[in-house]
Amino acid sequence: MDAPATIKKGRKFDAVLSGARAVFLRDGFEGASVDDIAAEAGVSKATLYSYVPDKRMLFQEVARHECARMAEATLDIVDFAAPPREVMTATATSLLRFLLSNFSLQMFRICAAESARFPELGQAFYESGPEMGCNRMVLYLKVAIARGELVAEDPVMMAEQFSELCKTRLWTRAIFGVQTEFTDAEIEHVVHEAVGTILARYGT
Amino acid sequence: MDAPATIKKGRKFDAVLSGARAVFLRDGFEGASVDDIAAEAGVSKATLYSYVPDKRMLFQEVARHECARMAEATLDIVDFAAPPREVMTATATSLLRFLLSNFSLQMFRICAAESARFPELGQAFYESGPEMGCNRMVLYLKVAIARGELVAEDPVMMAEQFSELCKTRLWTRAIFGVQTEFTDAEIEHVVHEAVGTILARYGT
DNA sequence: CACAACCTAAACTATGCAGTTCAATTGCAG
DNA sequence: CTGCAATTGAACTGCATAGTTTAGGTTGTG
Repeated sequence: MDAPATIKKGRKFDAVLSGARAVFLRDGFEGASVDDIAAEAGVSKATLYSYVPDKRMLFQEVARHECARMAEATLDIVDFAAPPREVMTATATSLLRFLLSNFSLQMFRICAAESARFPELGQAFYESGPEMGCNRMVLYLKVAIARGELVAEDPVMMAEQFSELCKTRLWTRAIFGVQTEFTDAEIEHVVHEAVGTILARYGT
Repeated sequence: MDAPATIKKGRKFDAVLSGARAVFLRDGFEGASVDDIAAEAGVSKATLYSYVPDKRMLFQEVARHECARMAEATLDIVDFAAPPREVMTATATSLLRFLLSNFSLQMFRICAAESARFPELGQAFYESGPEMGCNRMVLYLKVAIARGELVAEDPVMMAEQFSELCKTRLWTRAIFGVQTEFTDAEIEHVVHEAVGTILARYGT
């Protein structure tokens, strides 16, 4: 019976989680202090440590929780009856908006930085983030291919290229803090170009 | 006359720089201790601090130095006389190999993570990394467009989309530590698909 | 009310790290 | 050889943090 790195819940568990979310998002992983998190959550440090064995597990729990929320929220965007250009434009807009959000950027920074010495974290984030999003997209692509609206031998590659195209210019600038505000016009433009390129290759 | 955050050189400056490079690459920015760096460089901490005002500036100096080296090395890949498919395949292969290197990944992690609270760093890295690479690519693209081998109203957008396409699948997996070894076949495949997609849109 | 589980505040341990100081030493230039 | 500047090592300051402990307070439930 080794310590299984258990998460034990309790009355104020949710407060801890949302406090942790706020502080990690503001200060990053190394920058966040457990005292700050406890204060932000309105909870004593002892309580916090009765739920969670250490800081890392706390962050992992926050990440898991938020990814699940996100997955649920993004579930219903795709209209399987609609034609590719329309669906992909809508998806790209929604995806890009998410990718440019403070939450997503900071999450990416933390998970990328920590994944070098905390592999499970990167793994978990990849699977419940990029990979899951890709899988959902592939579902639609296969339908559209069957309908003859797209031609793609490898729909997974197509979906991955598409996600990547959405990150062009704006995301790259955002992740390095070169640009922090984005107009609707900028977003629309990048989306339009991404859809244009992907359909040039895979459209009919 | 405020302290201009000066870098003052000295006999062992290069040793410090290369020691810092090694330790930052191994441990990240927060994870690296200045004592370790001094030890790795075979130099006393006092000497180190006589060159560099603080840890951040030291890292920035390492980044600057390495980006310059990189820029020089990547200078001569493009053959301006060759046709697009050939040039872009060669460029993509070289770029992707670089992007998947330990150095590049770790550098990206650090710069992305620190850019939230150290904006100049993200800025500097973006300019001497992605932006510079993009500019170099655009030079070729314009030539090829003039020759009628490509059609692109916005060559900058094309270059940016192309870099992004190169990151498909492998880079995303690498940055999160999901995959750490990459075969030539995997790289060739991603490159081939990236070139295929970009030329479907912009080729003639 | 009584009781058990839960929570709190604050002090405490232990550690680690950035950056400084200074007397002693080294190495190079003239 | 002399003298000056660069370098050294090691101790030291000061701060910040992760995680623990303790003695006591709160809350909901039967």
